[in-house]
Amino acid sequence: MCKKNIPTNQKQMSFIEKARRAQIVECAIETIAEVGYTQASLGEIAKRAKISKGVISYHFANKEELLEQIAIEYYIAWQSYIAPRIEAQKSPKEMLRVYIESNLAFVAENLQHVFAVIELGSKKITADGKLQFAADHDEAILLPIENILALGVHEGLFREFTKPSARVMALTIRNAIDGFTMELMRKPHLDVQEYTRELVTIFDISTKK
Amino acid sequence: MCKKNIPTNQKQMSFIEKARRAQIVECAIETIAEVGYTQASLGEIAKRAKISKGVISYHFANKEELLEQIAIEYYIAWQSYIAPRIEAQKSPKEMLRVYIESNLAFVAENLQHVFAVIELGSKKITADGKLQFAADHDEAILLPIENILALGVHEGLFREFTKPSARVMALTIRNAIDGFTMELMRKPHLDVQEYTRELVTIFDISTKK
Amino acid sequence: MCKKNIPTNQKQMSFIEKARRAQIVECAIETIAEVGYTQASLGEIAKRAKISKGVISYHFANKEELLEQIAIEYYIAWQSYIAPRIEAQKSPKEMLRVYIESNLAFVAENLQHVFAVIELGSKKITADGKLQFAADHDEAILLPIENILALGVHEGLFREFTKPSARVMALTIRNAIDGFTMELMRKPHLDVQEYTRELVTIFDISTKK
Amino acid sequence: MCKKNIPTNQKQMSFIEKARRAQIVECAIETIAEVGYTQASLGEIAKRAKISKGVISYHFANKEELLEQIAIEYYIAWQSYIAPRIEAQKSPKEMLRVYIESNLAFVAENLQHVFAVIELGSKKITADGKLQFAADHDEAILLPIENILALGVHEGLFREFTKPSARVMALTIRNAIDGFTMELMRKPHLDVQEYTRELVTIFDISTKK
DNA sequence: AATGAATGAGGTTTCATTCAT
DNA sequence: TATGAATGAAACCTCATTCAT
Repeated sequence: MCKKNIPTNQKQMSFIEKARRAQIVECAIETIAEVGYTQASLGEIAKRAKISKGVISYHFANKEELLEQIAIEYYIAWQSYIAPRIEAQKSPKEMLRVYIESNLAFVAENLQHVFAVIELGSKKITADGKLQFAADHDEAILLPIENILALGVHEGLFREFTKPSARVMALTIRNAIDGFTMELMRKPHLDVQEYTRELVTIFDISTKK
Repeated sequence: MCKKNIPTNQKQMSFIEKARRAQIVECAIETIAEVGYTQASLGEIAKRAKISKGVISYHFANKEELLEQIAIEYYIAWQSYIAPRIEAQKSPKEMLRVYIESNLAFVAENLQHVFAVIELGSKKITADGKLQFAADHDEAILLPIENILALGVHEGLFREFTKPSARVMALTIRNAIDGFTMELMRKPHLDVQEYTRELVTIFDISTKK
Repeated sequence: MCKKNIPTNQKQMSFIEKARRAQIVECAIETIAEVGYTQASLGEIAKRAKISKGVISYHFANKEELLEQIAIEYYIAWQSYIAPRIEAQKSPKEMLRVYIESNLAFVAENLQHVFAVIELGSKKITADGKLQFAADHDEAILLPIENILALGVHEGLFREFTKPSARVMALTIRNAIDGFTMELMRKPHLDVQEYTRELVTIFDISTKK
Repeated sequence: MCKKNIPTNQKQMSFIEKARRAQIVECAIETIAEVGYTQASLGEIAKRAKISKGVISYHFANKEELLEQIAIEYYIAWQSYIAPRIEAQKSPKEMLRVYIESNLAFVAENLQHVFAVIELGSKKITADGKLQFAADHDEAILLPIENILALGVHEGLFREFTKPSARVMALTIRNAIDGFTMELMRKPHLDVQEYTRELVTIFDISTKK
């Protein structure tokens, strides 16, 4: 039905090929999470995957493609996780709560992956226009929040938000989630439930009429 | 109490030595801000400083020391900027407002420096835990907010905050500020005044009794 | 006399085997001609042949054997083309004319192949003298010219040529032909007829009594 | 007087810098001459120069720049050698003789260098327009011969040459010289004097009225 | 007979660091 | 103090070759 949504460089990939790529991406994520972006060389990734360096080059055109794949898979997984949960809600207030809850749950369940994407994210600025992905991505990630806010305002359930102030709110929520990721990396024993409850409270209060 | 926070190689440093180091740190900041952490090699920094690469190695034991110096100077500048402004306030509500306002003002005035520190922060994972500094740093930066919150609760002006929920609030505020930094890097024409006003509003509401 | 010039791995080769090898050699020639010797990797050749890299390794012991095959096929094709045309001539003067004419015609008709062989020729230096072939080859190619010159002198139709000076003449003619190949590669619209006429004139005059 | 003729990337180069570059270029030439273009890796060149690989990268932006330098130095040396010798001649006939003689002498005295340039030459075709140098170079090298021919025709000392036929003659002479280089590489004991005499004779006869 | 997958050596290049001057 | 020169490790990538299927 909604095929061909994906960029196109999908060509035809054998099952085994896809599995191998997935495995390598997996290892790349682990490696970035464990040793940091800077130290995550192809050699290091290969070592952890117990394969030769050449295998990575065999399956990915270059390092950039591998890293992009991390971001792409993240985005797909994220969207499949978040979207249905939000759509299941009726009121904007519930949507916002679920947005926060499901994002934090997603982070907790995919900590390394999310962390890796954040690590990559800041690199986008550097590149010479090549990694526009980052920016588009950010917009795509903010949009759902802005939509919820707009809906809430429209239904008279949220306090008034001008367009720019809705964006500030959206960014603040997004930053809270990404910041939570970093905190969870630093302190794996963090009480996620509690953290979630608190964030929900904060943004519930701060959007209330 | 707070001795030995600073590396120790403070020993005796001539005026000229200090000036040289400051100049190099300055250039390192600019370089990171402009080309990103990954591309900020000593060679690149030296080129921008119009000095030879060797000079950097002469004044800093190694690259790490230079990067740490960026964080140290940042922290000192930040504290000198923020602390007096907060101390000038009477009520926790005002303190919180001023904390947010002065932080955003500080970011806007020292955008490159703040950005550089954030860049460093996220790359700081090393196998041998060498860059513990960054983490300590984070604690030191959260403390003032937690103190304000505690005070506000104690005076009955803020809603109830348990210790962990105060921390979540503190992190959320901190993340909002750091996130603002990134947004300002991406969009230099951002209306800082407005953004500040919005953040103050958000956190004013969400701490209110 | 001229046995064992060919490597020996001729053994028994099935028809299909020979066809496959021919196809690969063909593609190797095209590849060298189009992307140059340096870029003509087995991968590139395989891609153009629309076969897998492994097939090449299956049919040829190694890359060197494939490249040698290019030279061998060239030599055979060249000889079959040139020899009968010369033998059909009566006088040395005519022979020389036909030698030049047919060589240039051969080049024009097999430009890529001739070019590939020249490319190989110049790269042929190896520490272990493995590609002696090329040198032998050159001798074999010079011989017909030297024979024509000797005949012409013997019949009193050409000016006197000592053995060494006949060799210089032969080399000069040969170099003119190979140089023509390069020029034709650079400028495909070259007027071959005219070029041929000029070369014939030059060497007709310069051998005349 | 005639400064600034050189491309511009000359900037300011210290004496020692120039010496080092010259030494490296020297070694690169030797290496190409001895092991062939294909095997002449930076590692191999460095090994022969008894320096670390990094030194080459320190003095040359990349391999291409090193190789170009070989061609540039060749061209300068060649021109300084040939031009005055030709200009000292009065008649076109003498000029042509001297052109051939001095070119062969130059080749014999700089055999490795000339050979290296020829090796490089054929590679130019490959690159994607980058190494236009080769083509320009060739034109620059043919021009003097064409000028001599034109002069000889104009003075009525040479037989008639149309523009295209003069070019064929020029190419033939040039090819004879380059071919001589290859032959001399293969057979270092070649009698250069004799070879020179023969070539002079050939082209003297073939240009005569 | 053919292929896709994997390997590992080797190539170019970058870079933090050292050192003689 | 400062510099340019040099180093060598390590990064990314290419490629001829091998092998199980």
